Amino acid sequence: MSSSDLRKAGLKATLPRMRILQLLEENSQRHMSAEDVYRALLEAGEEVGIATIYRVLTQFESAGLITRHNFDGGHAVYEIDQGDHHDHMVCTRCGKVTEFFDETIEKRQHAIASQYGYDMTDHSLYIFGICPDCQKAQAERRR
Amino acid sequence: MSSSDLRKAGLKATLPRMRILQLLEENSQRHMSAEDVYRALLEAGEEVGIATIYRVLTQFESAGLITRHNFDGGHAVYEIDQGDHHDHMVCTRCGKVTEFFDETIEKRQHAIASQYGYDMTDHSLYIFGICPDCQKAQAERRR
DNA sequence: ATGTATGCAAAACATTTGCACCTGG
DNA sequence: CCAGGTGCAAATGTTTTGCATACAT
Repeated sequence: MSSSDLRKAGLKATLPRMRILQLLEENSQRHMSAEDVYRALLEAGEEVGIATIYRVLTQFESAGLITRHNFDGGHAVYEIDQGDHHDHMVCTRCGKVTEFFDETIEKRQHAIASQYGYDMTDHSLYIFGICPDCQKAQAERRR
Repeated sequence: MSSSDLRKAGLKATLPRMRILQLLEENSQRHMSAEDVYRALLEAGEEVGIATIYRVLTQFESAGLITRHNFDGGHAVYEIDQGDHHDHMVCTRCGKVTEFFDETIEKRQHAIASQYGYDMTDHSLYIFGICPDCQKAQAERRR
């Protein structure tokens, strides 16, 4: 149950917070912008202000419950943090996001940071490309 | 000379464009936001509108003359593309940017993309951390 | 000349903030 | 009850756009 997760993070278990956390947990899309969350809640008939969404998402991020990504400059997207670190591959056609993890890359990143004397706190790796589905669609259009 | 570079890219060699390109070529900082460019030109006594800066930077990016980065969500920064691909390490304290290149990581990225059937068009890797200088400063403050 | 580029100001977004009211513990 | 949370609307910061004027070729 999410209300205990919230209290564990030192946050009061309010209605908006529970709704937002629940949404991020259940959503199959997995990567949602503040606007996405807002619209999803509206459609579900929930009354939440957009300001609250931003505030809550920021708090969740600080609490380590979710992770923020800046795939493009336009807007941030958030995803539930389920303990497993992974990187992202983003389809530039349809926006689909695929997650992956590569031990070799992780190791090299740490090695490079320490080589330059950096105290590494975080890293982000995005591979941009065209996903198999969009390649197929493109091939058919060409026929 | 930059005017020929511009024409090669299919862009008229106008004064603002030459100034902006020159600035990006010469600037030691190497990673500038639109606002940075704007202020630098004002200080140099040049009359350029901020809208032109944005338009020109976007055109330069499309033309492949410069590369755009979204280190954080706030604002984009641009750097001259001198043919050598590299990734970035960003100090979260002072904002300093260190460039690096790692063959192993590059290879793994391609391997992963093709493993998932993606046609990779681009990728971005940022390592965030605290640079040696800021670590030192922090240690002194603690004394 | 003439199509393109620029400057200005207004618009468009994404996100943040001040403040009065409401709510969870 | 009361500290903290929320909603609203206004403010912010960045980037984009409409339009009349200026410029490169």
